[in-house]
Amino acid sequence: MRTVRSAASQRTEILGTSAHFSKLKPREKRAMAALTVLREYDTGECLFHQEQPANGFHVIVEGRVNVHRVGIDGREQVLHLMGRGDLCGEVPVFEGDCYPAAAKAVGTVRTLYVPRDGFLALSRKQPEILLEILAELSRRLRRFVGLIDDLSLKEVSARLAKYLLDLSVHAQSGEVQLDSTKAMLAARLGTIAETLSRTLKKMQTRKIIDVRGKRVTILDRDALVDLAAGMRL
Amino acid sequence: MRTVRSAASQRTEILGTSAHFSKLKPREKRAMAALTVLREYDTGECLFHQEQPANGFHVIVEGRVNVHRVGIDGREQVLHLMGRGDLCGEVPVFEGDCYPAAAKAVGTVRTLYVPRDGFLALSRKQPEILLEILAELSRRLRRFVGLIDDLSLKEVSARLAKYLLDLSVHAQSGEVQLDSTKAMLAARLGTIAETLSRTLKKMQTRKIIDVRGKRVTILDRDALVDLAAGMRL
DNA sequence: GAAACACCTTGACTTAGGTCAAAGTCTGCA
DNA sequence: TGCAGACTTTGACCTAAGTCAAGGTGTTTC
Repeated sequence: MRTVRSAASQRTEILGTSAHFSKLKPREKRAMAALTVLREYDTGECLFHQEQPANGFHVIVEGRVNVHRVGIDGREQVLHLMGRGDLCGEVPVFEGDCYPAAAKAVGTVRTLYVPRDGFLALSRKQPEILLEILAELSRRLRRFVGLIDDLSLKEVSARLAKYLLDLSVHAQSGEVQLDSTKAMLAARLGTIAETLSRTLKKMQTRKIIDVRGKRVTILDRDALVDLAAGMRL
Repeated sequence: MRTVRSAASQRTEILGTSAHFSKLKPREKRAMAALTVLREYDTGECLFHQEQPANGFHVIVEGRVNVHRVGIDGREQVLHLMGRGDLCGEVPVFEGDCYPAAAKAVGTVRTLYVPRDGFLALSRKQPEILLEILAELSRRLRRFVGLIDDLSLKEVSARLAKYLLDLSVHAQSGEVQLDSTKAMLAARLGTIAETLSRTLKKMQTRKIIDVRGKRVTILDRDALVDLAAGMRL
């Protein structure tokens, strides 16, 4: 981790690009930016470890961050893959003192680090920030609920189908681009690379999708919908 | 569901018993209580269904509430088992419009129902409430992270061991009382009654615990710790 | 006290998906 | 251009845990 020297005005501008803080009044935005430090992390470097004591949180400026849990056997469960503008590690600001999960840089990552105490003081004057963060945590709870019922109630093929359908909403054509390595996607779906590989293969054999490296073409959307709804592959 | 006629003063008093609202000043507590309605639900009755539009949330006054997701095959994953003073269904107050999960009464349940709009208006004048709720949502995120890594990274015996150890922290003796039916505990651990039954049996055979109905005596705490840490049963 | 019910256990069977090991395939860098 | 290293695929194998079906236990009710 490197601390990057930066002008307060630059940090204010960066804050404005985050969905959560762009609504702040210019004055408050400057006040908050004054608290922050610009940091840089190399690929694979940890922003924080799970159970590590925390003094603040990150706003991601650039690059992607893999937030995950590591099990006893070393396997990883990806919880989020976060990008520019996202908040990261804000849970211990409000409750407990440690990060519940670990976060590592995927590629070079720059963040604004926001120290807890300054932030809490500011937020009391500006409750709108709190509503904003409540919305973000609520969204995250919703996502976790989805992940929990996927993991406990569905098979890998259903999770993968759902994932592909989600991706294809953004890409309007039937062609989607996987945004991480397959091993990482597997960890996100709560499985391992081998199983993911076999599942993709099976879907390809059934002419549901076509896989070319990270490019996946959806050939039979209805079949994917059925799979996501629990039909057996 | 029945709406129970109640005096505003009674509702104010009830609010005071919730960990989250007891810190409100008397004036605010009264203002908030004025918004609420006292409701009553019978055993098994739903407070709300998953994906149902929401206009407010509940503060549990009496009885227990099972918050869960239902999978396609009808299997349930319990997310929380909530009791007196807990908040329930507050996510859609801040984000989205629907409840992410379903909630049903275990036994007769009474709640104070708090309508969203009134609550949001009040909270703007009283940001401390928001910090309180942020803490609660953070706690819940933490719990979910735990559940997610249990489900994705651990086997049933590890989850059960961890659960028993958690329970035994409160009960200082080595004897713990299961607080729900075994089927429900199974759903909480992300499994089914049969598997839970077999796992308990195996632990009993290995002289790790002794099971008498809902009474479980921990005979070998170290073995439980090992199991929770991933050792095979 | 016996019928009715809910809850729990057990057995036999099946299967999704994990492990291990080996062999491809890709990509960038010298 | 070709080697190194990181990804990915494939095969053989194994096991945790789910399904189905039956029977046991315990408790409330008349």
